[in-house]
Amino acid sequence: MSPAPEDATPERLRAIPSRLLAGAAAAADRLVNERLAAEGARKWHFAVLVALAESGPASQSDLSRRTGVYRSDMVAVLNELAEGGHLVREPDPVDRRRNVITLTPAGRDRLHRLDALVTAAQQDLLAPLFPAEQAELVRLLALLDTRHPHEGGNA
Amino acid sequence: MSPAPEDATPERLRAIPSRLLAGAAAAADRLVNERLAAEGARKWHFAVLVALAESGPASQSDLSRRTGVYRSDMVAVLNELAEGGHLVREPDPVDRRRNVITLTPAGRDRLHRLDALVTAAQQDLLAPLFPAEQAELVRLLALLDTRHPHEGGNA
DNA sequence: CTAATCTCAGAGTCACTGAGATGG
DNA sequence: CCCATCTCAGTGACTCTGAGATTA
Repeated sequence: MSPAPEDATPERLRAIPSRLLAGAAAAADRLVNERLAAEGARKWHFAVLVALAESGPASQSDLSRRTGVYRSDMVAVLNELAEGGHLVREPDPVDRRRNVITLTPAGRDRLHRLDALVTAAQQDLLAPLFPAEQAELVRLLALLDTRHPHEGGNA
Repeated sequence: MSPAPEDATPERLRAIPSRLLAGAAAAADRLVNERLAAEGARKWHFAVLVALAESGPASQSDLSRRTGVYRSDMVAVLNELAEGGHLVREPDPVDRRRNVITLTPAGRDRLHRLDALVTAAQQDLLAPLFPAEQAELVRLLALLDTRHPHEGGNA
């Protein structure tokens, strides 16, 4: 039985791009977070690990800019990763305001595991689309992200 | 000057669909909320007004299902709209557990104004894309939203 | 007695602000 | 003195849980 008319989202709402985006983004976020939770991780952990692996040791504000994690919130993320032995936080000898964040071997291992989870989540997310459609969606989203200001981060 | 390497988001992060979605959705949300704030409204106000205009008077849980606004949060949204005289909330004579929510003429006026703001925001949001690309993006997002469970609402 | 509706109170996440302390 | 960095405390929006009261 199809949903009763009282349950149907109005046409005018279903056609609104910002609503469609919000819905898809929420579904994507749920998927990614569920998978990462299996390893006790969150998307920020993954983002920080990727940034460290790709560009090497960095200060916390560098990491903040690279990942989109807000400077204030980076503290807690790094605390958790440091507790797990996935990275090391030491004062920068050349500028003692800074901390130098360095990936440990354990962190690199963890990144590999999380990467597999995140990649699988992306595939499941886009599974309803044909490969060509998936690529087109990514291309269009990248265009929007490029042309619209912003800052704040995500996964 | 292009951003120093410390500021660049890693390739591996920029290519992740769920991150692109989250970024685009955040930009869209910001746009819509900014525009609606000019009229002292939020996206939920708009969604409720649309649902009432399109499908007629409804109970609060009907509205919740139609708009995606959570049942618990619907209360506050309706309070605000009722205070502004945009709708009327009265007990349903045939089932006194329910309230019947009815759009007022003032509410219809407000809907027209908010609709103009929301429509303009969508156009600005999608302006970086060609019309054919805009349509394709909407189509792909609708596919994702259809095939992925969920519930929670947006604008 | 069970179930639905409305309401309120609160948890948890997220993006962000503001301020203090240390240091360049 | 001004500015950057790290840290912490706190705000506001949003999603969602849970429970109480009313009524079917």
